[in-house]
Amino acid sequence: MLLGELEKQVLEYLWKNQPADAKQVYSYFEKNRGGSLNTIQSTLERLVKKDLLSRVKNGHAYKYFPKVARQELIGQLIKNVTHDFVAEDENSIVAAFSSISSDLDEDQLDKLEAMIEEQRNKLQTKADR
Amino acid sequence: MLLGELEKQVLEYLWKNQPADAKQVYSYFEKNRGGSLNTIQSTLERLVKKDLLSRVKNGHAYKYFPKVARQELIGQLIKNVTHDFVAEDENSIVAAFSSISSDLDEDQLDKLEAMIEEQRNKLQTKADR
DNA sequence: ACAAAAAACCGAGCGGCAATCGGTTTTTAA
DNA sequence: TTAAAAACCGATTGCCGCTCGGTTTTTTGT
Repeated sequence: MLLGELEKQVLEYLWKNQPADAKQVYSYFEKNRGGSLNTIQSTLERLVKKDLLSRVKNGHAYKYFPKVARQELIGQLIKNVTHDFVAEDENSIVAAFSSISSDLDEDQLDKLEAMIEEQRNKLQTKADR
Repeated sequence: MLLGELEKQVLEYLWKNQPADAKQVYSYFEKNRGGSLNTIQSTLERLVKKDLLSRVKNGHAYKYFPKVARQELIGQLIKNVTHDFVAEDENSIVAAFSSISSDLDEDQLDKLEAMIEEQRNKLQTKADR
């Protein structure tokens, strides 16, 4: 899945201002970058079609809200970009990480390690059942 | 940076058959998917322009070879996809991995942990200097 | 040295997709 | 019921990967 620039920004906005209708979103972007309300609306629709947003009628207008959390989406995008490549060598997610690890500081390494422990526990309890 | 389907496949080929000229690449793809030699050539040129391949004249034809390793590129793509999003919250690379971690088995977790240790050591020796 | 073959190079066209916006229909509310 | 607001439709633009025909340049064999 490919995300356009405006789509990303709209998602960013909705993660912080949840939910919002087209007009609210528009009034935010109007200042930063101009454009018309219609542009925002079709962007929102595209995001709904991509299953990244949901919407419900609230009074007259739709209220939009993200269907996926930020980390979830980023994770999904990463999977896309790697999956496109790998298929056979299933370890390349890990390998890919090695090329990123050099950007991380100790704090981030700590968090990552904690995350690994957590995941290990999950696997363990699953094996116990 | 965006990679087309053929571009990815050509890269994949070159990582395994390094270096190769247009005709070699073509003779491989001719069987799998048809197309013309020219298509392969312009794909190679696009990849050179994207700085993912280098080429040198070898006799009459160019020899192409990858300028980046596979993991390097994957890492770069991941950075792109996350950077587009984050900018402020620099920890979201880590957070993103948490959303991927659920796909990893123990073996992969081991490797990841080893990599973290390695990176920790690098940071340590750097701090000692 | 020259002609034939091979490869590179150029440019045009197609298709898909995000962005943009004008105009029309539908819905809502006074 | 009618005026305003929002949704919906459809057309256009621009970008980019892919495709390929045709031309120019380079190489090679006689």
